[in-house]
Amino acid sequence: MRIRIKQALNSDEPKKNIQVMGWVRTKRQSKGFCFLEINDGSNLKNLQVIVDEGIPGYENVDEVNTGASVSISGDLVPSPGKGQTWELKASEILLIGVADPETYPLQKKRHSDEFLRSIAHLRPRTNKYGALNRIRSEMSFAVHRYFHDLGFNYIHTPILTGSDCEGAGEMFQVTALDLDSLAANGKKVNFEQDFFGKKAHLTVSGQLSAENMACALGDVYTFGPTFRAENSNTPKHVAEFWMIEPEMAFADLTDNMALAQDLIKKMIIHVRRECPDDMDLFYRFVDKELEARLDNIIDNDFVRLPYTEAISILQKTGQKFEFPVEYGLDLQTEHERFLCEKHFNRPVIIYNYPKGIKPFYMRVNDDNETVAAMDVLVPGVGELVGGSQREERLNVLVDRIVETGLSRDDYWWYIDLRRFGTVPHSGFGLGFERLLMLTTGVTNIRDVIMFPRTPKVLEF
RNA sequence: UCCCCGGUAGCUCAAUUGGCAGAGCGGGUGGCUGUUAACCACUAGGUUGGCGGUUCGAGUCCGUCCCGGGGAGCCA
Repeated sequence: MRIRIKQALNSDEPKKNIQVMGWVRTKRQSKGFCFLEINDGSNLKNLQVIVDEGIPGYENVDEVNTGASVSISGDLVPSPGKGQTWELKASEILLIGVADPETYPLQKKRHSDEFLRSIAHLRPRTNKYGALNRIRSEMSFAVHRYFHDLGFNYIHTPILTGSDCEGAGEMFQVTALDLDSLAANGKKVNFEQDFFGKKAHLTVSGQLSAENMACALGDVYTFGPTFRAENSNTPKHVAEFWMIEPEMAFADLTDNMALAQDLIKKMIIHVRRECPDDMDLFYRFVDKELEARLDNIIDNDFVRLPYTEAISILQKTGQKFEFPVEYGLDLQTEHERFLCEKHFNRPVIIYNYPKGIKPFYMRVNDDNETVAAMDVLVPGVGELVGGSQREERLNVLVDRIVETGLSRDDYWWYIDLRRFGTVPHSGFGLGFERLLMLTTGVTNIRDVIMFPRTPKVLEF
């Protein structure tokens, strides 16, 4: 009977006649027998297999090299050696697929992240990237369970959008037109002849749709791919990423901040509980301070800091900054890092920003100067969450749309929400890859997503 | 997109002032009856990122392009 290696290693007792299938991580050969370490992806640890000369399949053992796939039958027995409780005493070994050692790129040694990125199709076979992807899977599951338990409805918002001005950055344009032949003819593009009869783009956020659903189902969330065509070349940006976007009816900015804090804490707690071995790898080999940092995040409330107070702190400190600190200007990375990593040394939620530096849909506060916006900043990663209470007053919203130079006609359905039974509501976007960076201590976003999409890179 | 740093064997890196291109790991071959980053011996492996220039001579200097890393902007 085939069992997963995780199950074999966690066994309470010897097992007769089991079968495992997986990939060879290392081979240590002696005369007359050899040791194999097999990994099937079910957990971080390998199963040590002892293969004696003479068993069926031993004649192929010279070809059973690092990277090869095998099926092995035998008995799970206590291991006399150090380093593992159980080992598999093989009675038969079947070579499924060879991996030529002269060309197989993964060696039984440590590789640099840069090199592994160039073989992204094989890197999940390493300890670190295997662990990372199991953590990613477990955290995705945790997102759904968290919101489900809170009574949120999981909704699916469109990926193709007709609105080219959602205000969250450059968008990828999508077309079914034959651009090559249009260019060859020197013709001007007529988007009325395109698939949708108008310009189409990939979504930069499900927020506007989610607001509509929240104002019917109460509490909703999306968790899906999001696209930004920004020419960003940084360790924190990719062109395609996954975003968690909750949206709550009858909720204000305070509720919003509370949800963001609770979500982040619960995700980290969940993964630490469910993936202890995988997390241990990151504590030991990726970031020695990770465990303490996660403790600190879980054990403390996030700082709630109005924008004006943030400015005041930054102006009073003796710290020199490259960029000016002044009311009305957006905070620079150096300012955010100072507040989060030095001054408070824990996550900081900055809220009530001047309305001039925030988008039209954020609710204008009573001072008529600021909007009910919030950003969650976390150590090492920076901005993890951006959100706001939404403007629910019809006239204020329309004024803001016009004021910021947008067309009210494009948003007629969004505006309608404020005409018919409008309610205070709030939500935010949380970058899933950035949450993974925070949780694992990995410092480059390209290493927490399987095949990262970045400017000039569309490999794999 | 801008600024800084880098690109040498499959991988990680050396190479003095411009003067014979090297090591460790990995690979191959042989040895070894309990290994676990296995061990011991031997061995192969190079268009020094591409193109052009300076020079008697370029891994090294100059120009340019490509790629990677770090920082900045934009943001999740």
